[in-house]
Amino acid sequence: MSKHNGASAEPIRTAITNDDGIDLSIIELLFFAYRDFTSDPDHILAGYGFGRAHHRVLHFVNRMPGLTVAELLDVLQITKQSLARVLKQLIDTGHIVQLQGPRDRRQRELYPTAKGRELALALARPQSRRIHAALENAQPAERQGIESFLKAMVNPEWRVQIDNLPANTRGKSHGDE
Amino acid sequence: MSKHNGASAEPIRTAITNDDGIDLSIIELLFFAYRDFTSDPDHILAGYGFGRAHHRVLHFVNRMPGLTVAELLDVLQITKQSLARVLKQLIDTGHIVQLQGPRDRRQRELYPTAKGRELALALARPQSRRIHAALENAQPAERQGIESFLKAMVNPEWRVQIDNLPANTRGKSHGDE
DNA sequence: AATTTATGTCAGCCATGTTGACATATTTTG
DNA sequence: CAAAATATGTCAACATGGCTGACATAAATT
Repeated sequence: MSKHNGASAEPIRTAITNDDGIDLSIIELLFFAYRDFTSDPDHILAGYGFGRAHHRVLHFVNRMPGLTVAELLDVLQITKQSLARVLKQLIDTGHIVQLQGPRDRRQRELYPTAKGRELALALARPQSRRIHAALENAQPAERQGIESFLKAMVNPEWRVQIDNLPANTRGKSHGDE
Repeated sequence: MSKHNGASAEPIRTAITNDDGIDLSIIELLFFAYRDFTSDPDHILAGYGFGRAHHRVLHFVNRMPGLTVAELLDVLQITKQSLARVLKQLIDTGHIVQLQGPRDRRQRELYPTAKGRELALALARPQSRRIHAALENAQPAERQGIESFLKAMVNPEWRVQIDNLPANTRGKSHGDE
């Protein structure tokens, strides 16, 4: 009560540290690493008038060509109204095309164009370079440990999303045909 | 030209894969891992009417008690107008207090209150638990490999931000006194 | 024929970032 | 001491990208 303001909540002058039983090192490393990891594509996107939302859509359409709008909503976990805005822009700018679903003509299958493919690769390239540099003097086992850790950080019920991506299923198309 | 629309950009039906020379595995693992990593505190914050912006402010004030507004802006890399809104809320709700700087009375040193400390720990705890679970059967060397990788993902010029945090400097206050 | 489903769209709200301009108190400088 | 620079606060306007709710359309299913 030697303090001077009416509310007079006492300031705590000591820092939270690892001694509090919290793994602060990795919490903060993830924060800073992810921030810089996303800064690469963010810069490129700004030049197109696009944002991170466009990046995510473009990425998954390139990774799962022919996926439907509903499937994309599942992966991104956003509402269709949110998707609509960025998807419309990507279609208007010729990065993505919609084809009527062959089985169910209500569905719209989403495919990248050559332009969309190029942009997706241009966005992924600096991220890949950063990863490559960060793994420069890493043993194969170390890389394996990092992948295992990151996958274990994902909620178990969503790990299928990762397993279903074509890089991990050796060229299998995402669809059921 | 068997397609039907005027723009008629050809759909690409193959997926981008690791064969394109891109490290898609880790790119996507980072995306999914970070999404779920942040979902824990996001849920708690929603109950307070707070967002991720509040989390970041609260976290660094708890990690560097007594830092000034300008220092916080440096760490967060946002504008003071952006900070003003969330900081005001955190002060109004009694999570953070401002003290006039002792050396320079223009400065406002930011400190957590007991309430703010508790919330910061409550937000960090599930993240720490998730990390702990993900490292369950990891060797110490594996953990070291993960930390090295994450740090190497950060832009070199900003790695000092990590080194200056008290967990990594063994209790040293961030200030110069 | 009626219902359900997949998609699109309109309108409005909220959170969090931005820029620019200006006010105030305080410190530093000439 | 007066002037300039600095630290902070605040006002206004704007952009992005989420959200909800409501409703329209076409196609598939019942």
